[in-house]
Amino acid sequence: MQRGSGNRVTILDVARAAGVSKSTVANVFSGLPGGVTVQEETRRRVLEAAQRLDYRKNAVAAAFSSGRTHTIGVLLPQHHVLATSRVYRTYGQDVFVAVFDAACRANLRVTSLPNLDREPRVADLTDRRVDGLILASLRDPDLVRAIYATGTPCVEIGSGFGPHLIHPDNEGGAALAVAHLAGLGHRRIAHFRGPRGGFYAADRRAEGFGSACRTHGLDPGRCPVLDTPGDVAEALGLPRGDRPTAVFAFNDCQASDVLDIAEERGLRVPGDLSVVGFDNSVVSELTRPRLTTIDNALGAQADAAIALLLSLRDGSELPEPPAPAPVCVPTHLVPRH
Amino acid sequence: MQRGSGNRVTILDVARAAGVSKSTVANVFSGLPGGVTVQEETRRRVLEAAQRLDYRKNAVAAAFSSGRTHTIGVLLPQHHVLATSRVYRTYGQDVFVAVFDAACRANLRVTSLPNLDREPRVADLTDRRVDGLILASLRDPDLVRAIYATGTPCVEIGSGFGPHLIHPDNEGGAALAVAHLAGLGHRRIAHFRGPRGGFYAADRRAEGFGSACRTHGLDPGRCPVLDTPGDVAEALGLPRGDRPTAVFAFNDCQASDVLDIAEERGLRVPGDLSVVGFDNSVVSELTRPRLTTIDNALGAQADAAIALLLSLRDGSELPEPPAPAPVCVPTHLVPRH
DNA sequence: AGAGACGATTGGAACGTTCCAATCTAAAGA
DNA sequence: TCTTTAGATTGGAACGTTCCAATCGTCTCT
Repeated sequence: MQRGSGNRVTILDVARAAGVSKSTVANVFSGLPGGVTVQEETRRRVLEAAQRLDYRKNAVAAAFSSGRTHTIGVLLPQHHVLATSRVYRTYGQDVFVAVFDAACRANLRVTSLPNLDREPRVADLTDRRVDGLILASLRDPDLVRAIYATGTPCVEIGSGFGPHLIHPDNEGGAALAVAHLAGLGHRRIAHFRGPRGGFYAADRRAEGFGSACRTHGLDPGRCPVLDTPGDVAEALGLPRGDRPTAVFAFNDCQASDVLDIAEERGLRVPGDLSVVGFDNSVVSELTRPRLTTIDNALGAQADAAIALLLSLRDGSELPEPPAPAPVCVPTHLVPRH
Repeated sequence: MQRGSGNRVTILDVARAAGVSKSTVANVFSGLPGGVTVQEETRRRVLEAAQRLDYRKNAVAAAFSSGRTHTIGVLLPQHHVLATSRVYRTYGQDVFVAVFDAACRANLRVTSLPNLDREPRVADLTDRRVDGLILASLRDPDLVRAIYATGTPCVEIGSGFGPHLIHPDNEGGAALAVAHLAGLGHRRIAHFRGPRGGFYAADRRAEGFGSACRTHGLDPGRCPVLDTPGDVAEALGLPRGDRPTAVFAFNDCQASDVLDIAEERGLRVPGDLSVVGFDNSVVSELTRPRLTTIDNALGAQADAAIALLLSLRDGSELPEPPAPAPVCVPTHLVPRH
């Protein structure tokens, strides 16, 4: 009884059984580097022997030797993982699921990394020798810079600060929302914007909101941008004539908050107030009434992120630097506008 | 320019810099197997050199050599990952998050595994040489048996078929729900049960429901067990006198379905109908009205699962065979019963 | 002072791949 | 027939740890 791996079948056992060298077996099982080929007959013999012995490649040994783990790390920000409200966690979970799916399709594993509750953990990321990192809307620019500095390929998804950012078409989505609401006849549309302080997605959506209002000839004075739930409560408390009749929220969670506030104020949705969210998250399927929302094409974002990551890993940085956004798909849900 | 890992600082570089052998450095950085100790002065020198050179242990190499990856795999069942309704996915995500947190606390990494859409993938699990597996409510007994057969330590969480199962106190939870409803004066309580076919949690909760009804002296004929949404719709369509006035659902998702059906039937909740869910998932926080639900203590389950897994890995199977359940915490949410 | 014990340190052999350079074979061209 | 060439196969050196057995001091006890 020896070391960790138990007494498993190795490449050498297969080689002996098939009457070839271990290198040949390796050639059969690994993607043939360069122009190396294996004769059909030999390959068959090796495969047969491997099957008979129930050989399974030791992925850890392979990773050690090649330096490729075929594993990527996903880093969710504190405020998504540990948000006081579990509702706010859903975005992080959606990102994780989307990345997970995309990674599976690209034949990669995903490993979760320790929550970055303290600085020194940054180094832990690279210890695992992952092939790359996906950062989901981290908010701390210094942290992001530190991670880029480790040299591990990394891609930000949603929002970010570095050169490799995948994001949905925020302006376009905001424009769709405004167009939808304007199409319903609304002239007083408020935007409950996301956090300030250089938060990419929040800024882009607010920008998109502003220019869409202009496009639709709405009076800017009647289309306020609201920063906090308090602002929203105040706006919805105004007399009928001054009150916004529609709110475009930064995301579905904030939209859900708007619904709560509307309920408190005795406003009926969609009767007295229309609400549009962003993300098309599970939250939008659970609120009553269900939310009209802008799909953030998270699946497409994840695919793009994985593709970019792989190209970074393989040294062939994609031509397009801050890869442009996947399209933004509008969805129409239950509210009977 | 050589192989994968780039030209990083190794244990050998540190040894040279500190003027000791690599074994000493290894002793400093690895948990000192057996009684091996390192002198304080030597340790200091090594640590200092490591810091100066910015040495980081290569986790892959360590895993390769020791056979310990310090990583566990989490396997979510198809029906949770790919459920048509995203609402039904939330349970799987909650399990994942809970396990993730528990693993972090135990200083373990979590890796996601390929979805088991086809049989051969079972072998993939062991290729990664994970220290153990956590299976979340898999439904296919043959699959579970096959996984146990690989020899990799594994623990089922929620529901399962094998010897290592962590589960909430299903009977107790059902009893709490019935007690709560009976306490509100309900005499006709229906149970919208989970899937049949040996599904552990569903059977236990239905059992607990039955015996709790008996305990509270309820007429079994008036406390039907409903299998499908169709059954629920039918029961809620009965005339006032025959209709159940309360439903205890298998989980929050099914409870949410009950809310939908009640709305269709024009029943007001909680006015005409009381609904209690199970899990205390995010779903129960998003429905209107918010759901009274039974907390499944997922965090405690995950902790127990990790603990059991580690003890299995280290060969010291816990005394208690099918580890008993963590307590079941009832929560009272928004509906104003 | 010598024996024994024990703690600290060390060298070297694993671990199972990947990757490279070298060799071997057979077919094609002269 | 003798080269040349390209493809197929091979041996061996990495990769950076862990783990074990052996060695080296130092201290204690007789």
